[in-house]
Amino acid sequence: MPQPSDPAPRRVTIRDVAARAGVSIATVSRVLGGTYPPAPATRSKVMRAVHDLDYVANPHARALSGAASKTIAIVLNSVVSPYYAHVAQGVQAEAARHDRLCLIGITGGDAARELATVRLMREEGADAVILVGNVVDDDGYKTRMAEYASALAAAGSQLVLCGRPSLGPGGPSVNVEFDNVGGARAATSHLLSAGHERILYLGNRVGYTTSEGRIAGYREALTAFGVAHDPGLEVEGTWERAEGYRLMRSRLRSGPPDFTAVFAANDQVAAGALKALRENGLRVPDDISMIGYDDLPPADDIGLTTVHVPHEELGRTAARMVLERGSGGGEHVMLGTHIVVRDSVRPLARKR
Amino acid sequence: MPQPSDPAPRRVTIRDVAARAGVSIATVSRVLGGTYPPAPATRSKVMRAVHDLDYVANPHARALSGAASKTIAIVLNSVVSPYYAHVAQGVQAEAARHDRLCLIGITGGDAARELATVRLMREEGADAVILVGNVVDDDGYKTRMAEYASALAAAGSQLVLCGRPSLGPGGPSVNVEFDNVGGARAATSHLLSAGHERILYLGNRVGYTTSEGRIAGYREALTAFGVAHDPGLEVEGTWERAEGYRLMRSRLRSGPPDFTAVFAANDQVAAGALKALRENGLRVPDDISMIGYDDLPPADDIGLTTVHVPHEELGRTAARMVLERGSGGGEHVMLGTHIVVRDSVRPLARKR
DNA sequence: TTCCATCCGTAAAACGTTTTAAGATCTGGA
DNA sequence: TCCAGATCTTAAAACGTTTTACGGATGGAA
Repeated sequence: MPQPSDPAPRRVTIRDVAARAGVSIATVSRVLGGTYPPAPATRSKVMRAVHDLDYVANPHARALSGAASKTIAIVLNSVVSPYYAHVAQGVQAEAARHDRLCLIGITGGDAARELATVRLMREEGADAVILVGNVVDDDGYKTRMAEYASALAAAGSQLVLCGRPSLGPGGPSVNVEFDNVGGARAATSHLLSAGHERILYLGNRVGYTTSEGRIAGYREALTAFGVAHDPGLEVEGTWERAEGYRLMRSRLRSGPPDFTAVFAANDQVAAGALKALRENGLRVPDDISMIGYDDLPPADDIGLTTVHVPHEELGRTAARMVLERGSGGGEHVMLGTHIVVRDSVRPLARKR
Repeated sequence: MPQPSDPAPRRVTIRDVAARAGVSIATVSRVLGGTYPPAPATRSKVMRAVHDLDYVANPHARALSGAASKTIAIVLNSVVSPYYAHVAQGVQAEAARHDRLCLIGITGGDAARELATVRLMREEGADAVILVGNVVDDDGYKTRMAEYASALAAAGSQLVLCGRPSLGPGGPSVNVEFDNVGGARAATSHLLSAGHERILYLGNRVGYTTSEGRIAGYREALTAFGVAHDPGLEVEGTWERAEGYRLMRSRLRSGPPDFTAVFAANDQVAAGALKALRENGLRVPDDISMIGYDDLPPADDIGLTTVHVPHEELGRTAARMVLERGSGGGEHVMLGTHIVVRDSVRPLARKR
């Protein structure tokens, strides 16, 4: 146990430990490193000294001399978004279990800052760099990621893509995703089964991979139920609450609703849309059914039926893959999603 | 500009830069360190070489040799709570502005883990360690904090307490707080002005400093308005949403409400209580008025009138105080709070 | 008893920087 | 012309660890 009362603890070096144990510093390092276990007697002498002196190795010296750095980096767009926060929580929890420190970098979704952050993390010597979240899968994306991956690999580190498209099987990165298509299909089917056929999809964020997956699921379900696909029901927009509000309000302004249900791209958008509906005298689920995606804090507050995404599990898995598995690379995990039924969907009384 | 295409960039050391510039490594270090500016000619030669080689100093070597480490640490109870997330966001933003990396440690509110994390951050050589949030101000607290502060000071670092009680004027730590008492007084006064006298205080978390501040403000306002203080209206509880729900539900079970307004200790509790009220056929604000505290995401979703706490500003200020001011210590800043009016308070029709 | 193999421990080099103390070059005044 | 002083540069030590290459015991076999 650490002594909480050491007043100004002059750094205890490995030299001190060696002196106290009556051995050389290399021996101490070996005992601590776990490699090549020396004579049990020596070992216990050293351990005792370590304990007595409450010695902790200097992480910088350790990193400098080329040892693994006990740090795992996570790069996010933002911490205030519950999506990222929960993933980060998972990573952090798993990292802590393995005595790893967590370095968090924030990019604001900007590719240049992402690059800078990844470089920084490499300099810092992180065991692995976990890149989280939604991104535009344009021409440059895969190239950029492959560059990150090889730069990190060259530095003895590793790239993990979390909730982002993989670089393909056998690619240079570890990959953890969740099932956007399946979840969206399930959500849409849920509405269709309740008799809804005019389903407004709110928040089609063209190009962004997560969004593409969700809308694909939406379309698949429509097809499976033999319902005609009306492009006019797919509304483009970003994924903030305010956007959901704006979109729904302007939609309602142009006339009475031409839909009986709403599938919001995420819970925040759903929350915004809900507010706009209420302001227009429409009640959920009495007048309009609504379903969201993510199952993050706003969802429970507003009684929203939604698709549960295991965010924390996502982070934990990402961390576990690099900490427990060998640094194989090319691994790929897809986590499942499922519907959480609350109180925002009601069967359509009669078909039109 | 970094070259995004370097395939496996063997580390560029300061030695390489020195060689290319035709000077010694010490000169390079000086030029980069900004101290003691050498001859302009030398300076530009070095800068050119640095640019050509795209050199970045190894942070570990830098830290090892005793320089400031360009890292600022933040210690939180949790990242998923919006409260902490917003503060972290502020710290991170300010740190990025100063080219600082952000190290985040999570304690789960456990004192032992807090100790361990602070030690770790000290080992890591952080410029400053920012401790955020609610805590029990028991006998040990000030002692513990003073120990952290001196241990950090001995390592050339600095302790910042953010939203926690100060160690007293001239103490060894920098301190940033926000006005819990004032905000609670304003909120309560807002209800009192609307004619409410029976105000239920929900979430009195005895011992926790933030909570103590808020309930003190509540009592002060009652006194100022000459309204008798009924201890039966102060309900103990934690600060989660589920707790708010539970407390309100059990309160309503024991009979019709003996209050006309609710002051929830924070927005999450308010959200929970709101749900319980609704389930019991009571409408906000028609039947019961409600006010919260924090102005974090749930508040806007549910149209809650609440007290705005400048969380991000709190984090930014904390970071700025250590990054811009000299490392004076003993500084203390109190940020203001103010009411945000939404739609959860209505004047009481007639006095009883 | 002598020699060889086997372990275990140690000294020393390396990691990449900062910084101190000292060396080299130059300017200007006597 | 020479020297004091100022100015700029450099060599070398230090930071705390890991690790490679080596030396010294220790034990068993011949």
